[in-house]
Amino acid sequence: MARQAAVDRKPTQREELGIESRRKIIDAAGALMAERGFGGTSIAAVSKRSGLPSGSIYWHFDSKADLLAAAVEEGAQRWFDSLPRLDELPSDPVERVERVFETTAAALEERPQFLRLLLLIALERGDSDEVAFAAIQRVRALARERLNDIMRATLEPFDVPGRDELAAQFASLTLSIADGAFIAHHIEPDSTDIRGQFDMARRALIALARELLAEEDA
Amino acid sequence: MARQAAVDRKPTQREELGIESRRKIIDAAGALMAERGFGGTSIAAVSKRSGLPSGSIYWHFDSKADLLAAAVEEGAQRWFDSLPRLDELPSDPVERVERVFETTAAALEERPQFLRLLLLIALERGDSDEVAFAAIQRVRALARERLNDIMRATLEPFDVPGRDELAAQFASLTLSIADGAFIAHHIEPDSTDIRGQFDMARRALIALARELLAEEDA
Amino acid sequence: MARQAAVDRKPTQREELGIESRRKIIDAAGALMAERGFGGTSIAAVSKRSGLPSGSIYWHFDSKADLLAAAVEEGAQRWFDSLPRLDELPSDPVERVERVFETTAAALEERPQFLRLLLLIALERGDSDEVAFAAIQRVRALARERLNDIMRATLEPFDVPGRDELAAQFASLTLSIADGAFIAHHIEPDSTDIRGQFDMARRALIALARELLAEEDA
Amino acid sequence: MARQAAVDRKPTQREELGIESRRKIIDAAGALMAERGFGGTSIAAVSKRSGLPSGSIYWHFDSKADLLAAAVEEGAQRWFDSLPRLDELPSDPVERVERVFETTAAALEERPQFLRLLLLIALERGDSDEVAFAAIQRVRALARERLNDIMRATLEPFDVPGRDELAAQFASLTLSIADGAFIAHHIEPDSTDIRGQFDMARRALIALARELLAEEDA
DNA sequence: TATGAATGAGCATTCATTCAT
DNA sequence: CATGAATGAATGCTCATTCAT
Repeated sequence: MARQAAVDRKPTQREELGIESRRKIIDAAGALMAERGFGGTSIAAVSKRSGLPSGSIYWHFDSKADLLAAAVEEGAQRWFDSLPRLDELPSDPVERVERVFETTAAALEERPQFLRLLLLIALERGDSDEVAFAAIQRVRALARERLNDIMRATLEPFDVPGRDELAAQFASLTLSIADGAFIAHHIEPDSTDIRGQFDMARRALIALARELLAEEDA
Repeated sequence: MARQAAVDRKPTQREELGIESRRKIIDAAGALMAERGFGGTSIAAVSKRSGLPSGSIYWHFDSKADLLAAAVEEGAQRWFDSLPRLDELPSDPVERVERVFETTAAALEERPQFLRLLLLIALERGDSDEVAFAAIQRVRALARERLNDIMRATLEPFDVPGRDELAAQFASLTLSIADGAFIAHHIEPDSTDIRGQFDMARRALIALARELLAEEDA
Repeated sequence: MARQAAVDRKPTQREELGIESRRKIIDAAGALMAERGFGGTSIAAVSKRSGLPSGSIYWHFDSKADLLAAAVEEGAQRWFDSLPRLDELPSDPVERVERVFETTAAALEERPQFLRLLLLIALERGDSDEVAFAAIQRVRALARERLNDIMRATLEPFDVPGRDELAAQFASLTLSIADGAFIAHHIEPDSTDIRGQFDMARRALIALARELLAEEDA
Repeated sequence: MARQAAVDRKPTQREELGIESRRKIIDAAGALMAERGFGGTSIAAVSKRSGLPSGSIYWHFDSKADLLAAAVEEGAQRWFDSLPRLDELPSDPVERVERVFETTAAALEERPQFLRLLLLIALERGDSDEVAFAAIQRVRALARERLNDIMRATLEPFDVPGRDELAAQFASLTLSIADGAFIAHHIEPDSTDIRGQFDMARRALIALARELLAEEDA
């Protein structure tokens, strides 16, 4: 078993090699599982793709499920790192929403692998992937929180009743649209316009907010 | 070879027994593949769940992929049969939309198995499931067409420019929301309100349509 | 899994082939495990020795431990069948003891495989062989019972106190000598005289019985 | 290569650490092999039990078989050290036999591990354990010799013909009873009385000696 | 139609062993 | 001396598939 030292010392040359191997394995596993699912991905395939013998995979990870969990976690980290941080966003609420939708759609289009892995594992529901499923829930909770913040900021100028609740609903709906659009893109790649769907959703939600505000005024 | 074309004569007792076996196998396979994916479902498991020996499975189907395709097709048939036919829908456009959203959400909640199978297979993209993937595309094309009709009917009173195009976009978005809400329900069953999301989407889209109409008038 | 039909019908030609395969596998496994122990015997080795592919082994048996249990049970059956039945023994007690010692020693010398398997498994004490261990205990209980009967019959003419208790102790000791002599024969085959040990044990026990009787008389 | 010959100088701190590691490894290996046999004991298990990485095991020993041999040899040494030396035994022959039986039975009961290892390896007869088997034969030869001495001393007062030959047979039988009783204790721990068996064997042998003497007199 | 049996490739995992540091 | 990492063969077992009856 690969005991990762919690100690703070420089890794030896050998240990660095180990870290590199670990990375190669995770990358290969993540890619393959995103393509074929957990059950459809064999350790032999990961070994082939990563270039390391299967024995080495089991030196770094205790089991196939463990490897899946690591791949999900690692992917989540990279995904979050690729999103703009809140303080990098424009302060104007409308611009802010636009920027978030824009960057999220871009991330979906450019690095679809991780999202596919997420959805696949979430739907597969085998027996041995509880750790991975927990990681998925964590990822989504984080994403939802971020969307929530943005929606709240956006609805600020609209003085509608139950504004925070409304923001949460907007966030949930947006998350669903992201997942749905991604899947549509997968099944009908030619006729699916991810950005178009996001755009329309944004316009519709704002229209709804305006309408609610007008009702309130009346 | 299995399935001989459905000749038009009464099936003998023997043949009826065969039909029953076929049904049992498809049911078992559909349920298992929806749980564990194609790769994660073994013929042995289907044999156990259906109660028929694996040899019998190979009498009815040429291969595992063939069985998957049949399960998808069969599920699609049942799914469509469970939806209300167009002529059963109310003629008032608003009521009609409401009814469609209502019945679709109900179908998602009550018989989630088939949709899970659909999404799972669509995301898995192995090598051997082209037939199944084609079936999935057919199913979605039909669903989209139906949604299209409804959206067109709904937008009829709104005399916005590019109305048909708009209806198509509304249909696509709704399909995405259906998929996305279903997935959300899978990952966070407790905090996901499928009907709530549908409801909000409906209201937002109508608000958008109204706004577009108002812009036009101005 | 090989469902053995409890039904009383003639086995088909195919089923007979299956029974033959099962026998081949058990024979190979019994021989190998007696040579190398349970842990040291691989399914691949059993496959090679039996001439059947490993998949077939798992059609007939659920696991390696299951196979071991079957081999022990089968060996026990054959072993017992090879021993003379009580009613075949001479009625004269001394002759009877002699005959039993004689036939048991002969069985040990001629078919040592099963006893080796028994002792090996008994000493190995892994985790997965509870069924086999239970079988071993059953075998020994039977053997002890048989020896007990004989010892009781033998001590009948000696009117010593606690005769039955004494017979049981004689039986236990004889069982131990059988095991011990067998092991000695294994480690030092050239200098070990199994029959000689049995002979001496018999004489010593009879001498002891006589002495006890004499003490009683005094 | 490992073990350099024990040069006569104080071991450095480093070397002492090495000796300690060696001891830990041997202890772990001995215990595990006594439980699961040679084939059933993995280097990984020895590593875990001893707390030293598998690489270190291979620094101290050339191979797994080498480690087994060392464990057997080491166990034999300790076993012999635990037995009373001849000059510590009482001079009265009867007392002497009693003491020997007593101490041997005690050793069997208190430190059964080594004997189990011995018997297990003796029965297993793999390919790679010739060194260990030779060690076992040496151990038994020593044990037999010791028993021989004692039996000869014990039979001294009995002036029977072929006394030395008889002593050797008594020794062999006693050894067998030791092994057999130990095994019985293993299989039926609750109903086996090791000391009782030894006691009865002792009485029976003495009775036989007396009888032979009486015959001679007659 | 149905099924018991077989088959060999493939599965996840562990093995004994090596080696650079 | 010690150890983290690697390696590829072997492990027990399951797989999709075939086939005689």
